[in-house]
Amino acid sequence: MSENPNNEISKAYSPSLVEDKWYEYWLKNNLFHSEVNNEKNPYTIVIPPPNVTGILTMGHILNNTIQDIFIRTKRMQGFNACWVPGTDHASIATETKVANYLKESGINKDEIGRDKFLEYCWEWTKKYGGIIIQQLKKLGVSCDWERERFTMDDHYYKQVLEAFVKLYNEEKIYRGYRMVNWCPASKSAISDEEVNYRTVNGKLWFFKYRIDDSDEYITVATTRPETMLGDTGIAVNPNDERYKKYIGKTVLLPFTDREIPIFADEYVDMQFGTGAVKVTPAHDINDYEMGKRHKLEVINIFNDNASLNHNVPDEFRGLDRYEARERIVERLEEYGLLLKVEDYQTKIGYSERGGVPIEPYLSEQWFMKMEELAKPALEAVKEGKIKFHPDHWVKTYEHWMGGIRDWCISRQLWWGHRIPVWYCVGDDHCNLECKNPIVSVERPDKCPHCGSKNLKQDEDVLDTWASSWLWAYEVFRTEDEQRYYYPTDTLVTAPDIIFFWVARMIIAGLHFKNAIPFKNVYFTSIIRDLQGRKMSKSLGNSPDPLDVISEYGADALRFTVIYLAPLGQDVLFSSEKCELGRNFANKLWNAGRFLLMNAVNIKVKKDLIDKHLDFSDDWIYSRLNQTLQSLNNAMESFEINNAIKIIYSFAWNDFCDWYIELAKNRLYADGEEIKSSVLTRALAVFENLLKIIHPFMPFITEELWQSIEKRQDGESISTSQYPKLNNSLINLSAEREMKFVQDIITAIRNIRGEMNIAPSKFITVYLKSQNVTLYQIEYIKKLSRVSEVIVDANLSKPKASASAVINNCEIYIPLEGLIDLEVEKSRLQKEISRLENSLIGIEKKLSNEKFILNAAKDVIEREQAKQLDWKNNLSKLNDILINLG
RNA sequence: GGGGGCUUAGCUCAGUUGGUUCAGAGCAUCUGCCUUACAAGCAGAGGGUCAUUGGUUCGAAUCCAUUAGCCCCCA
Repeated sequence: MSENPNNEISKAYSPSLVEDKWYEYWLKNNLFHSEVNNEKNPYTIVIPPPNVTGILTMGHILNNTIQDIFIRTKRMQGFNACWVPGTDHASIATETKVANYLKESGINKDEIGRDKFLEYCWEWTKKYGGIIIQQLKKLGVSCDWERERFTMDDHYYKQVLEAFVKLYNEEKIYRGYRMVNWCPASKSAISDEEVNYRTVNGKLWFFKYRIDDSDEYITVATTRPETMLGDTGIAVNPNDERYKKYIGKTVLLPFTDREIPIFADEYVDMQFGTGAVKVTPAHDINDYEMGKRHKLEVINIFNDNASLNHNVPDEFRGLDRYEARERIVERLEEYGLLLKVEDYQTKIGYSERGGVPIEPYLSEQWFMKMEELAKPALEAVKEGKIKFHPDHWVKTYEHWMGGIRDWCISRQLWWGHRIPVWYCVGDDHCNLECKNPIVSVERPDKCPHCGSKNLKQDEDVLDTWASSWLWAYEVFRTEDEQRYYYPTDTLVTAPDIIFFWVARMIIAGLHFKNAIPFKNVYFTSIIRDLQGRKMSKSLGNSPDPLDVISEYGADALRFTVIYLAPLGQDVLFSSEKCELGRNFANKLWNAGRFLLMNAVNIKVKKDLIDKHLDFSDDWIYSRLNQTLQSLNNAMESFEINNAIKIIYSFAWNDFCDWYIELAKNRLYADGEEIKSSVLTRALAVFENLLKIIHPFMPFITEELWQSIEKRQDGESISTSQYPKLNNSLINLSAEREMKFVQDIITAIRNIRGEMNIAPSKFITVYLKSQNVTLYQIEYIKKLSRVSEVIVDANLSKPKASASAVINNCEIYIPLEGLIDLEVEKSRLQKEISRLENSLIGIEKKLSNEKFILNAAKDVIEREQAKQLDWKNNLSKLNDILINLG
């Protein structure tokens, strides 16, 4: 235990002196490493891999603290606990960062080419990749660092490709020319899941086209005027009387020499705009479908960065889509074709990574057929083979799985798993079959059809999630390890990646390993700021966890986020809230300090641990075991927020406020043997307390545990045995007795407070009762600062005294000269009316025939006993009030 | 439009199957204390028609329905 220069234990806990020291100790002794051991049951967690170049956020803090709590608890309970850490390569995010960095140095990604660019990416990864791992260590997490994995490791990389090849051979993967979500910022396709829809205030533009061979116009409304350059039709509803006469006619599209048809399609909503819709098959999914139905021409007008391409007139070529919009509107106005502009709220899809509106874009991509794959994954959750906590996520999962669509897995990026497909670009000998892709993990020597060695690999890489979906088992590199550790036990993750990752891991696990990837999924809270906003870089509302750790300590931070994070609820966090955890750590520290300071003069003797017991000892044992019981229940049902509250209340209220205070009597007064016995026992309870806190607050508990007695080198609380519940120590009569003493003490303290009796003044107390024991009296004296307790069953009330009634025991405190009769009267009156109200309720209940008829017998008995009790107390209080004069 | 969640003390939230003083905790507030572990503490106190309305029941914060407000996901 850390000491100040005077060789005393410091009064306040300083985490900075303690945390790094013990983390090194744990690593040095390799306490978190796990090997296959068929004699022991494994308990396995794989970390949700953070982005390799990311930095630690509050979300990571919560998530990893929870995992650490589970893994440390199981480790202490004797499981072969294995927590595999690692990072993922974050294809788009990393590539963007590296490209931007190069750009600042004047280097263009496309000019240096793929190989050179990848070299930079690896350099970047090596430079920044360790940061988040080092930060996690500050949090105290007990990962098996020898098993640290990366999604671009050789083994892992190869397995990702193997999975692709297997699915291709099973015809679950195909290549197709489809409309995809295009991110113009990263110049890549993205999946449906990576598009976020936001409501934005936009405009609705109305403009008119002249119908050929007539002086009539048809007016269309659109939110995207710039796409008119790609229009190849105008659609109206077939039932729309306004437009029936125009169906089959054509209009001349302004700025072009294109004649486009007016046609009828059921899809058109007559209520929207004018009821006539411009149709851009290349740039809108619905238009695309209509275009197919009506065999419209498909004209792509965008480059990959959403600027206009060579398919538009010169004056618009090269303009960005939003510049083009302005220009088009201007020009239409010039021509007198713009009728009006209305404000209009619309939903626009934004690229999750690129942060810009996505563009529906036709391109050739790789897709995975999901419907068949999803079926067993849906069943596994429906049948409860995989449990979600909280379980209401099951519905969200079912909903998505039920309507699952094909997954666009190719990305026009370089950093990632390059698609293992080769194309023959052969020579004169090529035949038709050479057009088929050659799918193979290794580069083929030659084209199997024509024998050409001129092969070209697909340029694209796989979606990052199409690599991390194997994470639950490919982090284990041998069959033996996979057999032992897989399925893993618990996955802890944020709910916002339930589709991206959780669902896909379940699919992959069932498809490739024929077994679920994990038995339980714990969905964490989302950490928000005090205004309830999500923490984000742009808002700058996220505290740096490392700053919080250096200010309050990792234990305090861990404690606080868990204390604030009930299952399924968001957490409103600010770093000042860590005072909660810091105060608790300090409380624990001082409890230890008290015991250890006494251990200087009092011998700790284990053979005396169960000697000289009184009811307070029975009580604390009982409370400890009650605590273990509810703690175990809470942990088994994944209610860790509840768990920490159970521990907190036992530590602070039972152990510190009462047990230690009571123990002082015997520690300061009685003989050597009793002192030894009491201190030994208190330390033993304290050690149990440290152990149950340890998964939540690993550092301070290690520090204190190491101070209680000399441990062997390499020994650690983190590998000590978790306290076992002993039901036989749950002792209700000791708890009743303790409650009685506590109530009397509280009543006396209350009187002292209300009557303004100085704490320094010792008083005399009379108890009218026949069964108050000597032990009880001593404790009452000590904790309510009473010099003398007089117990007499036939006591008559002393003059001018304040009083209370606890469980039929009348308490009198003579206050000659001190008592303010009015204060005392109102005190009594308040208590009397409280009791009267309670009695009215209970009497109403008990006089109700139907209650007697319907309620359970034990309920009725309880109510009757209560009634009797309260009646007795009430009548005594009334007597006292009358006698007060 | 579909699904999910939330509404309890000034604030943030517990409250497991309806029935123990069930109306709670932490923070904040008020009062008194440097009581030889802890002022990051101790002791005491005040504070709520459990969002609305209705229903089920002997009995509802708890179950059902309704209304209002807030949040999230999906289309």
